[in-house]
Amino acid sequence: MSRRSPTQPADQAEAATLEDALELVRQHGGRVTSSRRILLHALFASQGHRTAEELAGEVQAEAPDIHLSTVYRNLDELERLGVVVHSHFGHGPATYHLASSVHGHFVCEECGRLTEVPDSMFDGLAKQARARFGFTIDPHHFAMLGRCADCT
Amino acid sequence: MSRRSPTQPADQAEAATLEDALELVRQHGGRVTSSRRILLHALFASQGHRTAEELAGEVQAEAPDIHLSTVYRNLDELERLGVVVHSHFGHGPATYHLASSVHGHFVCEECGRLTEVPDSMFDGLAKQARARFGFTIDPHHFAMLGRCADCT
DNA sequence: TACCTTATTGCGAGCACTTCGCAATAGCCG
DNA sequence: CGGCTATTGCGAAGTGCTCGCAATAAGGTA
Repeated sequence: MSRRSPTQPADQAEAATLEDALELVRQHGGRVTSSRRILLHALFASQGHRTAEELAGEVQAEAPDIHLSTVYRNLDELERLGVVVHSHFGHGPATYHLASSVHGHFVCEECGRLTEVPDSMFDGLAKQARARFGFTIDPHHFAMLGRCADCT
Repeated sequence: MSRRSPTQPADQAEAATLEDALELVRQHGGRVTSSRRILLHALFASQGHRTAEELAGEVQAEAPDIHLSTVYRNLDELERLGVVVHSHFGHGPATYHLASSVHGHFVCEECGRLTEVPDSMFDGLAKQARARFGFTIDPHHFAMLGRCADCT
């Protein structure tokens, strides 16, 4: 169904550092290439949410030849390994960030403002979903839309 | 922000029938064209979730010349009028359905199974979101991903 | 009924985001 | 150092949706 993560997000080593992440890559038969190192550097450098294109920009500041498609492929790979995660805040490009800092997202439909919310906010829903449907929610992939305080 | 609904979803006349919907169109200076009539007919014929392409197929069974882009334009218009709503269940095309039957969606990341859930399931979350962030959630646009009972 | 204004349509081109195929390159193992 | 194969750059292709434009047709008016 989901086009990403054809395999399970691997054993959650929860890569806490760039070197941890590269170690994970190695453990899975992957190679440590400079594009991967630079991409991870960019990801670890800031906890922000960035699109593939933005990340490519940062990577290219370091090594101009690294192609956007390489960035996409590396992000896919890192997602399979459980190092990064992508989410959707609306129409438009997906945004990527480190899996170690997952959280929910509220996005205002009017002004676009993004609010990061603790996972605990979804505890009640998770409980009900499990009780009534046996469904285990993962509240990270899609943002919860609505209206922020200012726009209400 | 959202590329759809440049104007607000209009006065909620909550079109309950095809004729109500056409009346709404008329009231807003729109014209009742056969493509609109046929599209609405398809939408009212089944409460299912369908992509623009699927709807175009149904419409074209009736009137083969109606172009996909016309279907998109009509869906946009009907969405602006508050007659239909679209939501995203994962990567891939959006799905459309009548606004009168809005509800939340749980989608299994593994098998793709869709579970329709009552809005009340989100009441707790809505309350917390409002209390802690002043944020008013709208739990319809994006599905809540996770694992269904069978895949857990 | 004929006419006029303007919303709507068919059509193809275009766009945004992402994926793919392929030959060339480069990690990592022995 | 050599060889195996993962990875890369590159351009093309794919998907889902939007747009511009000239032609058409709704629905009001006379």
